Amino acid sequence: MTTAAGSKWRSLLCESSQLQLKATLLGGQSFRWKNYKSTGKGQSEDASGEFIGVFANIVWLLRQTERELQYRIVGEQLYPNAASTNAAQAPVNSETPEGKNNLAEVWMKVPEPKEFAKDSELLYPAAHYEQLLRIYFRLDVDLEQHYRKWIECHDHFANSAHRFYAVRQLDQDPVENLFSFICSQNNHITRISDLVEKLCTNYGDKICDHEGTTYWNFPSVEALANGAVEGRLRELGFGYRAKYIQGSAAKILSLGGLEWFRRLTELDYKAARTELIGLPGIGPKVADCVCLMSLNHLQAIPVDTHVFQLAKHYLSGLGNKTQAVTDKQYVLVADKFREIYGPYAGWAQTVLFCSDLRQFKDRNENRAPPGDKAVPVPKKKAKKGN
DNA sequence: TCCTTACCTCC
DNA sequence: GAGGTAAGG
Repeated sequence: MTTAAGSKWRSLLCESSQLQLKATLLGGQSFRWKNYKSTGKGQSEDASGEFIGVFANIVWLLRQTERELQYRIVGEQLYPNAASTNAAQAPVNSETPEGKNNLAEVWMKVPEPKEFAKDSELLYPAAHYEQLLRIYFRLDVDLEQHYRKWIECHDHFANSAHRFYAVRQLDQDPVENLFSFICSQNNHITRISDLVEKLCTNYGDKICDHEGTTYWNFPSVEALANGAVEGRLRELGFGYRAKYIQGSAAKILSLGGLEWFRRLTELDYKAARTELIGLPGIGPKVADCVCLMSLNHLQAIPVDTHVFQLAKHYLSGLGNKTQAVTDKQYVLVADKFREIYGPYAGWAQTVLFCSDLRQFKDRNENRAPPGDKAVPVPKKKAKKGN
C-alpha cells in the first residue's frame, strides 16, 4: 500500500510570515523531522530548505516559498484504525470546531480510500493531505496576531520575537508525543531522536523505502505494551526509560487506549494533566508536554531546567544554585508564564524556548524574511521585575 | 508538604 | 552533566 516515490509537489497558500518550517520542525517539538538532502542534489549541504518526516502514516517532504507551503508525498499507508472505527461519517474536509481539532481524532475518522474518487497516484484526494497539514501546523491560528500580543506582554518576548519569527505549535499524535517525551528525560535532542527512531524501526510498521532509507510509522500502544518490550529496549540502550515505556503502554491500554487519549482532549487542562501523571515515567514536565503538544491544552507550560533558567527574567527569588526544579518552583514558574502570556502561554513559551536553543542561536536565517513587515521590531514596554 | 538522591547511557 | 522521575527522608 505504498505510493510511488515520484508523486509530485503540491501546495497550499501559507505566507512565510505565518510559518517557519525549520524552527518549527527541528526545535524539539517532534523528533522525527530531518533536513532533507536529496542524494542527487550535489552541493546541497544543509540548505536545501526541504524537510522529510513522518506523521499520520505518511512520509512527507515539505518546503516553502513566500506564499506557499509545498508538500510531496513520499510514501503512505492507511491509518491502521481507519477500517475499524466509525470511519465513514466524517468527510475529511468538514469544518471542525475550533479547539477540538486534534490530529489523532481526525485520523481515527479517516475514511477508507475506496470511498473517494482516486486522485492520481495517492490514496486520498489532495484535500485530505491539505487538511492534515492545516491541523498539524494549526494553520487556522493567525500567528502574527499572537506575536503582536505577546510582544506587548513582556520585553523578553519582544526581544526574542524578531529573531524567531513564525514558530508554530504543532498539533501532534498523542501516542508519538507521549512516548517520545518519556525518552526525552535527561537527554538532548540528538539522542532523543535516536531513541525515537529505534522505537519506530523495532516496533513500527514500514511505510516505504526512499533513496536507500526505510521509513516507519510510530509504533502502536499495543506494540509497546508487549511483555518483551522492556528487556529489548534495555538492550537497545533506553536505560531506565525502558520500564516506563512498556509500563505506560500497558496502563494506557488498560485505560482504553486511543479512546483514553481522546477523552483527555475533552477534559480541562488540569484534569488531563493529573490523568497523565498517573502513568509510570510521566511527571509534571512530560505531562505538560503532552497536554500542550497533542491534547490541545495550549496553556500548559513544560518547565524543564532550561525554561527554569529563562524564568528568571520574570521571577526573582528562584535561587541561583538549585539544579533540580522542585514541584513548588515548577508551579510558580508555570503560573507566572500563564499570567503574563494568557491562554496560549504554552505556545509563547515554545517560541522562547526555540530562541534559546543553541543550534539556532545567532543565526540570521531565523529572522523574518526581508519582505515581511508584519511582525514589528520590538517597541518597548516595561513590565519586568516582579 | 517539601526537598534530595539514584537512575541508564552518551558526549 | 544532560531539556526528569520515583523513591525515601
